[in-house]
Amino acid sequence: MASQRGEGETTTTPLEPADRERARAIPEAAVARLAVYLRVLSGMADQGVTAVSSEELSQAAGVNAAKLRKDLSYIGSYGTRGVGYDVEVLVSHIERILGLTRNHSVAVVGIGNLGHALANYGGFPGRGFPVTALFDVDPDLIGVPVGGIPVSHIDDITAVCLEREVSIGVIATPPPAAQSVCDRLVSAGVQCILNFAPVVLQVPDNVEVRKVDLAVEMQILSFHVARRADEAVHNSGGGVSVGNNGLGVDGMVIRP
Amino acid sequence: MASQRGEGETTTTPLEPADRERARAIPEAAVARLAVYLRVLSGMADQGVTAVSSEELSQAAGVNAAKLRKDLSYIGSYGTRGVGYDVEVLVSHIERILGLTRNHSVAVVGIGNLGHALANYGGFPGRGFPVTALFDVDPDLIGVPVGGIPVSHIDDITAVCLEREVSIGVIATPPPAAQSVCDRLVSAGVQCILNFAPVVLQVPDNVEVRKVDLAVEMQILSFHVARRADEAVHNSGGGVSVGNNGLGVDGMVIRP
DNA sequence: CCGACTTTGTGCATGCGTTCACAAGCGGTA
DNA sequence: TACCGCTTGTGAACGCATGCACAAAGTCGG
Repeated sequence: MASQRGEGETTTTPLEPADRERARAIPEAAVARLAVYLRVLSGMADQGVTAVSSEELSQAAGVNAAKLRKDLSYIGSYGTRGVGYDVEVLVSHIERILGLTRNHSVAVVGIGNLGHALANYGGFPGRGFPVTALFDVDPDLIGVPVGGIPVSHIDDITAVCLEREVSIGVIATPPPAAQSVCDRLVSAGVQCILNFAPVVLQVPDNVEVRKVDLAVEMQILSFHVARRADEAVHNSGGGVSVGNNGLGVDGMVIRP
Repeated sequence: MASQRGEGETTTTPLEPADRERARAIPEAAVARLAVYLRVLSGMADQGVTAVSSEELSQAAGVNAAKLRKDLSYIGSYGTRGVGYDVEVLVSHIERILGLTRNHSVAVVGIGNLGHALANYGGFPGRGFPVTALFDVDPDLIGVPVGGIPVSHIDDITAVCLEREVSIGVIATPPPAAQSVCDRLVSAGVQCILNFAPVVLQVPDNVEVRKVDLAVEMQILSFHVARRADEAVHNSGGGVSVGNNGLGVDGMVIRP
């Protein structure tokens, strides 16, 4: 499939055979955590930390130390027993496994409030996810630059996506438009979709979809509120202490 | 703990003892899916559908029919064998289990691009999650109404949250401010936090945190791109067909 | 009233992910 | 070189979630 898009492999570092078998076997849940480890490690590297133990890293990432070691073992044995891990080495190996050695061009569809936020979000370009295309149907928006990129009309999606080698499509449209947009992205050869619309997308097997559903997140929180309130009422009716955990309350807040 | 906040239970429907034991036993994964079922069912109800079978509902929700029935069985037996489920009945029971019979007041901290998007997002108020407070540090923003609500200063967070009975705090600040904001929310008695900042928050045990991490989502997609590209290269180098799944490509796109 | 058909609810087996516990391996030290 | 302490890497046990397959329970037609 990559071969369809001209010189797709220019910047890709091919995986070694041993890595390929490993990559196939990495549990989905572990992949998500590896991304978290990567961020923590990058932060450490920026602060000049060169070595780290599984215990330290696991605490910073908010997970069990044993789980962290198992997760890292999925990508190989790059630690030194009795010492720990070299931060730089770990960073580069996780980046390689996650496919971050290649840039992944991102297209955002639906330039409303959320689309604006995504287009302006600084976190993507710096980490290998440059936003290269924006789409909408509103005539007033077409051609207007948002975050430095002019908005294209949704009807040009196939041509633009192919031209700019878009590999990830982000759907930030209202729910009724989501499936249609999804179909167009798939037609344009996009195989990875991040969906913010509260809709269950139907896609072919060869397309990977990830969903971010704010309402669902809220409702899960709501469930826990209800469960706790109920437990509290039935257990003793007493007031549960609410105080903080001793962490300092000092910081400033800066607008994104 | 609810008893601490005056007349907290005014609109709450207390759970029956049988439901309480059930609620305790519902797997986390099932809770997330129940929220999805609820949305699908609500959409059906709006279109006048009154009854639905597990097969239909599961397809619309994108899950296995058996799994759907098991999920529903966690909240009770409200179907009719040989017929299916009554949409209204199912909606009301899921809402009750998820704690949606009570309104959950939401506070958004960090009124940048994302904060604006959240404050204006129409999906919350309609479904029992009214945004009642906004916070930032930027003097130019304080007092300015966003989505109909004036922005308060972060220093007033405790008073405002208590006054408006905020039960869910949303963190949409830059990473460096997230932990500090989190601590303040916790001090203000907020026990549920939805975190958009790419930071691992440290909280006491009695606080529930859910994380939405765009960079992590992107990197998971990147992993799958890399894995597939690699498989394709090593399997045969051939081009995988990309065509759509026969779904119509007809819709319009409207800006949120 | 009865029998055939449909669909739910669930016991059970399977597979995946997490956790434990410990052997293997490395650096430091005498 | 031989020993000691520390940390990694992983085999194995455990627990949770998923999917299957079927009994239970209801409707509908005659």
